Amino acid sequence: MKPKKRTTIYDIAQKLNVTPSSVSRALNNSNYVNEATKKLILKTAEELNYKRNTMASNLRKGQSKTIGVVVPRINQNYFANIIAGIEDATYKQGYNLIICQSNESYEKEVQSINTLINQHVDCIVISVSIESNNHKHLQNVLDQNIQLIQFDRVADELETLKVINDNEQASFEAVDHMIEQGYKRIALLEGPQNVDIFRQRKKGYLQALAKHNIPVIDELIVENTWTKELGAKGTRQLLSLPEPPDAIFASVSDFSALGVLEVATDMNFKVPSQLGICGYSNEDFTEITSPSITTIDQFSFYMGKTIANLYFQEMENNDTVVVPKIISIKPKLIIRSSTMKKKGK
Amino acid sequence: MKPKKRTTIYDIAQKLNVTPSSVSRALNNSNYVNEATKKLILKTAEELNYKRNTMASNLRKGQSKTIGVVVPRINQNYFANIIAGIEDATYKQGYNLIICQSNESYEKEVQSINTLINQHVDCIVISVSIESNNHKHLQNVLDQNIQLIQFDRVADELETLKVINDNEQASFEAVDHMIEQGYKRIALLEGPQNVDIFRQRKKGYLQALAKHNIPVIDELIVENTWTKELGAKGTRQLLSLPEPPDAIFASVSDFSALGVLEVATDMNFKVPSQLGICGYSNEDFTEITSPSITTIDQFSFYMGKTIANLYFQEMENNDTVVVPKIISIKPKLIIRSSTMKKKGK
DNA sequence: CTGAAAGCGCTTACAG
DNA sequence: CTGAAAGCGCTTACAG
Repeated sequence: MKPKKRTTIYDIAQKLNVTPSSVSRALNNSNYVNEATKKLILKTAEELNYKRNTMASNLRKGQSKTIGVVVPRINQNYFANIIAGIEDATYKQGYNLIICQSNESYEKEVQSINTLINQHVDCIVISVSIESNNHKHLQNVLDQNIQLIQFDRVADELETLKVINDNEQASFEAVDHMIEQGYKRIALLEGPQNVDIFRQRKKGYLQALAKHNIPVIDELIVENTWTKELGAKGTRQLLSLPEPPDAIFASVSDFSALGVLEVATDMNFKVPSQLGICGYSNEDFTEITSPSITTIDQFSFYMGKTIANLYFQEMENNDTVVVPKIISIKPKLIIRSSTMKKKGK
Repeated sequence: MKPKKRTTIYDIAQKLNVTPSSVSRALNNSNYVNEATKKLILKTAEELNYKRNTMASNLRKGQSKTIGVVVPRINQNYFANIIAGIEDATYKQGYNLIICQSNESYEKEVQSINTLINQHVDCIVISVSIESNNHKHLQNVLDQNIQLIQFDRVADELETLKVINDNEQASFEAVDHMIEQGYKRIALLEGPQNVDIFRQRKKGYLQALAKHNIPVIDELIVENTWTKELGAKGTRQLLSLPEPPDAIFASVSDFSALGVLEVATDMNFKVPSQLGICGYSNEDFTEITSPSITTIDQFSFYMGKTIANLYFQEMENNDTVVVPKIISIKPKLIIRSSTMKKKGK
């Protein structure tokens, strides 16, 4: 493909015997152009199939109208919905999205951030990877004066805009609900404790136990249960205990909860009568399993829109009005069959 | 946020008393710089926290190292995986992805394409929306000398690179399998016939019937079954017939197949003994339903990688070697419980 | 190996 | 309302 030269404002200017300045003005719908010539320019642009070169325009204007998004995985329901939500809101404002996935790798996350900085994006939206303990790269974003919005998994110590879920409260409600249903030995599949949200979920779990004066039993708390397979493995371990739990809160994810359900079925534990199960995230499939799985909805699409709108607000404000720096969205406990011990299946 | 000025190559040049040319050369690892000064420049760049301005660089070089992707929906498993696959392959080559979703709207698709053209992306990857009958906007991409790769839902008449699935073959195999299992009245939930892939799937269905000398019964073919709800609606209609079908091929999507399953369960049709069900796409949930749903896997992540690599090949080739313009990936029939009439549930 | 200069395509103060 | 000119930050032929 030989890159045939595209039409520029010079081509239009030449053809009409006006200056590029006027063409630019017309194209930007400025008032400082004669109405007649403006129309003529617009018409000619159309004829010559003119397309503005956004790179040039942005370079000159010192902005990019682009938002960078870094997520652990694009092809995970929760993140896909976040992105769809952001896209939905930014699209209307003429913004573009550059998407990067960290694949939960610290190294790739750093590299993604650098790419986005080089691209001069106006804003970077990120949910940090599990591997990321160090946040120099995020500090770097701030140093470059790029707006930074963290969501879901956030680096607490960095003072940035944040859109989060109240994980602690949601987890508390989930476990509280299970206790109310009559479960007495509730196990926890927990996420990596270097990540904020997983610490919070554990807190909620502990809080609910405390409220009901239920002792914390260490052997009922299992680490490293991230995937379906790991969730299954943890469950096998739990259900083989001399005194197995009568409920499992897969606080790390619905995928993990799915592993729980499969092992439970396999080992002939009746759900929910012998074993209650609660997951996290309200993945589509939780509604479809049998029994359906109780879980926590995070309103991901809405969260995406919120993130985008937060950015636009911050831009408009220009430091005149103070905007809240942290928006917490209350997730919702979705009670399904897998924890309905009382009311029967 | 007052945009504090970023470090440019001029700042580095000034500090070291060399010209911007040399700085640029050093930064691009050119051989035409003294090794010592190169090292010095690199070190200083680091110190001053220099970040290249990709916009400026690209403008000058007349490329963007950016690929635009337009899909109907980001938050649909199939497309999310395609995107993840593309990202995985392009990332390694230092390319960025700009993502747009058409939301199945023609208008938004056109607008997305225009944005991408303005951004001077090097390549546009698209799966057209259901609404898109007109393909002027795609022709426009070609006219601007931008590489265009269509995938999945393609505009046949446009001579572009294409990565597709052999929908006809896969559908044939699915229906053939159902017939082998002993189903005799197989209904079809079909997709919009203005879209290529849905026409092909119908063809495969008809072909399988023909092979086994089974007559085509018009009332067993239902249009407009896109979503779970519409699939359910179509199924209710089918199962209420005086002579209802004994199997339903939800060729349009797994979501539709899910609707079929729910209505069947509701109306007390035993699956698979009284009613066989086959979907399309191998969405995660098809493995989890009870019974699990037979479906067709399209290798979406792999398709994404293929798309990206096709682009890179085409770039390298530079018209010297001829590359195949259409890559067809053979999907795989995943046989699960919902069609296992013979071998029992 | 290095510098001076032009230019990628646009926008915008400045002057009239 | 219009033009001439400078400049966004970089790269790259050209000359030495």
